[in-house]
Amino acid sequence: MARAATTSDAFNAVAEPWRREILDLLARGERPVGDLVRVLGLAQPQVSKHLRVLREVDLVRARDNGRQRVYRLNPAPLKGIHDWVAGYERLWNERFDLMDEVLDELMLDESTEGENGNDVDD
Amino acid sequence: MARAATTSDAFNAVAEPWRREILDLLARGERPVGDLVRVLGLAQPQVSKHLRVLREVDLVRARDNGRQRVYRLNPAPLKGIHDWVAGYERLWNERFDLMDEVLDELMLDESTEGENGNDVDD
DNA sequence: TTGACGCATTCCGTTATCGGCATACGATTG
DNA sequence: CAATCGTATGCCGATAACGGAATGCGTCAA
Repeated sequence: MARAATTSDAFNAVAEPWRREILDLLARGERPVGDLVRVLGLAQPQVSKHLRVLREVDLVRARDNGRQRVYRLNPAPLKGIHDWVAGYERLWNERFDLMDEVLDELMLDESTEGENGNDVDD
Repeated sequence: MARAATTSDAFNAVAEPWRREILDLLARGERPVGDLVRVLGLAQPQVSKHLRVLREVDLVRARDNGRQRVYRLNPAPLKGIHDWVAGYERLWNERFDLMDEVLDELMLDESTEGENGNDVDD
């Protein structure tokens, strides 16, 4: 309904592959920026920018340690994403996707056999 | 490491609130485009465009029924998202986030008590 | 205090994204 | 056949996102 403030949303923050990778790294323990730069092989400003986005949605938090800033993961906002997808878990677990495949093939068969229209009603 | 083909990725497709809403609707059953237009209150072209993105990542599939195109959900690509977030589930369940909060406050307290710099060592 | 270090921020150019509008196109109806 | 319905696509303008390079700023060492 409402426009989404693009960047202030965990879904959006996580849509960036580098940001997911940063989260994956921080999941194994807190790290200063320089560490991330080295591991990821990105330029330092880009890493800082990604961290900024992650900070804005509260997916990471920072602590100053001398002249370095140590980031750590805050998994809480991921719960929202998890809850959303979890609602679909049932669907693929119960092989409804397989049923879809079968339906697809059935319809192909039928249309070559007898041109049978299917009506849908909701 | 590699650049992400922005739109050909389930994470990205799902980052759009309208697209999530479309998926939520289709989770309750297949629907023709016109239905979605009415329910969502969006202009028809926008709905078609969002459906196109969802189709490109195989989150929805279409079936022609006369002059209308009936869309249905294909939950399979969501599994990738689910698997990724599920890896973090342990983290918020075990109240590690709560521990973070406590740590934050401890550091605040210390710095107001005696202007004590906190040293951290890794 | 000066200089180096660690990180954040800014500016720039490019590309992607999104909504709005018009239009094209196949299927149906008359 | 022409007119209409249901959808998809193309074009436009505005805005956001991203990488790169330069720079700002606080902290530490000499």
